[in-house]
Amino acid sequence: MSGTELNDRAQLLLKNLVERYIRDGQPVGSRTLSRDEQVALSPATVRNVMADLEDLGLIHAPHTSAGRVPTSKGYRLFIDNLLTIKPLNRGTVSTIEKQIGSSVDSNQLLVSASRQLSDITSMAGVVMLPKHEVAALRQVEFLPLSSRRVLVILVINEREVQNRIIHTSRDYSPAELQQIANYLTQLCAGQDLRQARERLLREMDEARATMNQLMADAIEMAAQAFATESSENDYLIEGQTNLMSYADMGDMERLRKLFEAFNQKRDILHLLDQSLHSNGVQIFIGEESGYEVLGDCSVVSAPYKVDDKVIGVLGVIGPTRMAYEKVIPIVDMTARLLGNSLNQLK
Amino acid sequence: MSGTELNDRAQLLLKNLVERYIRDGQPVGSRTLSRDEQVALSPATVRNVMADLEDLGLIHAPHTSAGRVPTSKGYRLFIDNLLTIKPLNRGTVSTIEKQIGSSVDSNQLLVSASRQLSDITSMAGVVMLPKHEVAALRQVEFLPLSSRRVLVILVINEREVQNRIIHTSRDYSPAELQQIANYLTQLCAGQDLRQARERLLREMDEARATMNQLMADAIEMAAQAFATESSENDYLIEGQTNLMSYADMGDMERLRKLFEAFNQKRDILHLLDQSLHSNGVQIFIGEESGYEVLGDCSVVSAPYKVDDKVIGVLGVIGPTRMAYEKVIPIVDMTARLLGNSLNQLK
DNA sequence: CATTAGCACTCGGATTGAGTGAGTGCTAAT
DNA sequence: ATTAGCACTCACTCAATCCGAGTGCTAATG
Repeated sequence: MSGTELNDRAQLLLKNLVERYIRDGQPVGSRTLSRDEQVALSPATVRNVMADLEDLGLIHAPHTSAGRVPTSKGYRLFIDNLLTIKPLNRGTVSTIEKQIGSSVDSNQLLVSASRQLSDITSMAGVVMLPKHEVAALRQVEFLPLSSRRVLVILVINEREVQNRIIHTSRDYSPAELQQIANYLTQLCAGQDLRQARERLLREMDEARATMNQLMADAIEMAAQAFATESSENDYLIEGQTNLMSYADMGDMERLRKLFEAFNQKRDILHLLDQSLHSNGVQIFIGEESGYEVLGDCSVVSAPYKVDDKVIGVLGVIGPTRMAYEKVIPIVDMTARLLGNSLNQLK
Repeated sequence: MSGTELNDRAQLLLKNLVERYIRDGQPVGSRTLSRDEQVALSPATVRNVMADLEDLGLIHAPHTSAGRVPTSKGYRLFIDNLLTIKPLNRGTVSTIEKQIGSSVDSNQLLVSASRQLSDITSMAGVVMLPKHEVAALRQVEFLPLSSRRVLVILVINEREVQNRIIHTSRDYSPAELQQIANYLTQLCAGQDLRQARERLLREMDEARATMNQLMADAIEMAAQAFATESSENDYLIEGQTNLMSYADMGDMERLRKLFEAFNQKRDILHLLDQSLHSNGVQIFIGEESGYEVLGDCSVVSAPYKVDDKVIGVLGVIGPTRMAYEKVIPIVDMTARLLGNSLNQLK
């Protein structure tokens, strides 16, 4: 057992052990394993193998006379090599399809996707908001509010609307604002928000002398309005409360930290970002994720695509001890269905 | 002790008992109370009085030989008659002022208000979204999306912007849409959304024969677009996780139900609605609220006003055993400050 | 007559110790 | 290589016990 390869017997035992542990939540001992039909071995032999597995860091005994429990490394090996994925139940697919299909706008779509994930798996479902790599500006509207405050409406990508309020250095009449908006719309339509902003700033520097005051004002305002606030960098989460039912989530304090991480969003977002360039379902087990708060959680994630281009990630978060063989296909399928639906909406 | 009035001594003892219990979280016994300087009585006497208080249902012993704990009724009497409210700490006021004052749009304002409430009290802070009793339509814009889907932008009340997507029976050209939007803007500007909708529908019935097709289409669309989705019926909540630190919140299951109620929003909203017509701080203690999930929670709420008109409610939710004398002025002050700030933004 | 001292009693919580059972590692036999 | 046997470990459960805080009642007291 030189560390690199596990013989068949060891693999079989590990597989059985992990499956049992996931099912019952109890450390599993040699007797239990040896009673299994597929394992035609005496407890003693099983013990020997288990000792080896423990040396390899795949399983571990919570205390001297308890059974063994998989470590993260054990889960990893199990998932990568031993897991037999359950084909998706017919009904489940159509449930997801129906729910997701009935959404009319893209936001509703994302909400129902995360809700589906959470409902079906009884864990927490997350859906990252889609990244529009092309943020093509379509139209700019200005509306005067009270003194020196102007509402800016940006229509982006045929679909998305952003509202911002900017402060101006003097009051403008509705007519002036209209004029400025038209000027900007015409100037920037079809361009990326970031690029448009940079180009405008350059232009202002170069042509400062020649342009009229209103144009200068317009560009000034645009610079403010286009400040790319990243509403993109965000996600939806549903069913957090499901996690409160799992005993293995440890004490209240851990759970609290976890929930705070959900609110903070930063860490979770970084984690999801890592799946952005993966090709299919990806799994982070416990501390593997690199985030303390996710200590005894696993994250099963998958990128979703529109036009064969990955634009976001979705997944579920739950206890390490979860039914991977069911969760993986669910996440996979949901990602596909979400992609399809987004495509149709486009 | 005929039930209606408590003599001074009994009141003093109740006051002390509640204060002590709130401070220490332990049932308080006769010895402890008699040791208090203000109470110059022997434990035995205290016991007699406590027996009376228990008969009145104001306090209650968790078990034979524990001290006494206030009941909801006891808390109620304490709060209504015995509580000496702490004047607000100077620093606290300016903290709230600073935080709230630095918000530029109304939504940010509400967020920072609820965050302040939660931060300062270490409980959960809620802020109901303001009810705009006058939802005066200001401008309507239509933008064509892909086939038969149209983005509607409604600007309401100088400040608020709503985006909706409607489905049309055929494709319209941008020019047509522009025309329709202009027509509607001109027709409905300044009117309440609901009224406008009704009037339009009536008009359509009456003048169906005489109007041209485009007008008819316009009204048809407006009917769809104005469908008053009540984004009003909602609230923000911050610092839910704070509640997880309180031991008295009972077991995980209760807490889970509570969190689900926060997500559901319905019950909490009903409760807050009740404060909408109260004049100042209102307090719901435990089961008083009528909602099972709030079993061992209290809600301290206050309406906030713009132009002397109540438009919303804010408050905190925490364990029944909270420092009311501090929380009450905080909620009160935050409501005032939020009102002021909203006024300035207007 | 209100207050208090004294006393017997109750009950929850912490501590202890024995018993149980699932599990282990090691060794010797197969 | 596998297995049977054995001594050992250790968490968990349960009952017994003790302790202390608190109570209600009664009789004494100013």
